[in-house]
Amino acid sequence: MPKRGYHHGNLRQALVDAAFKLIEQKGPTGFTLSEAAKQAGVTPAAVYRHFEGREDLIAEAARQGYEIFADLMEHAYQSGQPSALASFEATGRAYLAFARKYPGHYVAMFESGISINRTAELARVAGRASGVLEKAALALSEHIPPAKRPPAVMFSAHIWAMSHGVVELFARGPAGSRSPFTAEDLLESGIGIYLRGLGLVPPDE
Amino acid sequence: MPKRGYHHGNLRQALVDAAFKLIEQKGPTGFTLSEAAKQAGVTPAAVYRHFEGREDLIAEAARQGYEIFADLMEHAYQSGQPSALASFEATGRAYLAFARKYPGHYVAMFESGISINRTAELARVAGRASGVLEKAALALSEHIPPAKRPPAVMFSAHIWAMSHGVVELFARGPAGSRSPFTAEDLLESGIGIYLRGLGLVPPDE
DNA sequence: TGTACATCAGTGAACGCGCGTTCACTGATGTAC
DNA sequence: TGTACATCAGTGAACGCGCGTTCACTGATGTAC
Repeated sequence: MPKRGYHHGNLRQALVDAAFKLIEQKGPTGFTLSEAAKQAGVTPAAVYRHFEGREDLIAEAARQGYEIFADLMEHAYQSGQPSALASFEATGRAYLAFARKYPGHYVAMFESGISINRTAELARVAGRASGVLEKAALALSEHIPPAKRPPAVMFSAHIWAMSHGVVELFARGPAGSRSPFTAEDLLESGIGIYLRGLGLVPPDE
Repeated sequence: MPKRGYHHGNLRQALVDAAFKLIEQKGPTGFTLSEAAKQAGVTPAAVYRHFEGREDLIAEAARQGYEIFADLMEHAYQSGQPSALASFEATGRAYLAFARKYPGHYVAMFESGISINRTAELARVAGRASGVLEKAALALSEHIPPAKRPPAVMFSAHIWAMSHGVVELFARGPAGSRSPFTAEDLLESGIGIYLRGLGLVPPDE
């Protein structure tokens, strides 16, 4: 169903969608411009009406990924309000949920090798995403006495790292292939222990 | 300096070394059989005297990586003995140190897309590496009352995930590009907070 | 409403390239006598 | 020590392939009158 006339109707987005599918199936290596064009039912040359080239297409895919990612994180944050703790935990869960639901987007963002600083727009939207996590961390850190309060940026980085590590190591391939726990359980328990270490959760429960 | 006669002397290893260098410089995507052969001063066809093909060469690179990795982790573990805590922390640091010192090996192991189960030998040596971390986690967990003791495999997975995440997100590119902290500081502090959450480190210090 | 024209998304052929892989070969090295 | 032979690591030419990219083009769509 072409939204608007011309020949294809919405080729630009069709190409980005094909890229997501290909990247998901074959990894960033497996993605080719020609194959994406073929999946969109179009000649490879047609791609150049909408993108400067292969890299540019991947960058747009990553940009769209960060946009959705930031929205999801923001929504998760809001869902936990007004509890700073609930908001923080929800953003952690949202990270993994995003990686599960949009694997092609995730890979385009984090494994395709394109730089966050490729364009100003890409840097902006990537910053928006990490900004949500930092906001959640900052709100949470206010429950720690200022004297012994670690920088919020630091522990948002910790949570980001653990989330990313769980995705990369345990959320791929057949369930249980690398660990007897699901990625969700691992992340949930990991964050729980970490927050207890920060003194933000009672030591016993 | 060819070790032993024939034509090249030690082409097999020279090819693996070229692979490490190329993978480090250009990522797993950038690695090509032809380029590796060229760097070793040899025709692409010569590669087939030593490997079944491109994949086989990468698998051997990953295998050597896991071997060194396991040795390093084991050594770190021993260096912390007889303190279970010191051993555990040392293995965490060794993880990051390995990623820093052998970036080509690291990428071949974790980002080249080759499966750990490609050969029995590869699975064995990869298992040896994660075994060290699990051993360290198990020893440490014995300081927790059995009733509230989480499975050692679980928190070795947590530490592995955080280490891997820190490497992928913060140990690459120019220092400070994604965070004001060094990867080392982030990992050290992250593990510290996590261990406090487990009750293995005093809450104040 | 109908006609003439402008726009421009997509075509199709062509390019040069480096890839992984194969094959019959060659010639240096190691070995038997 | 010298000669004949076997081994086999590396050669060089060739292959078919799909890649990203370019270019002059075409023909459907939108617009002006």
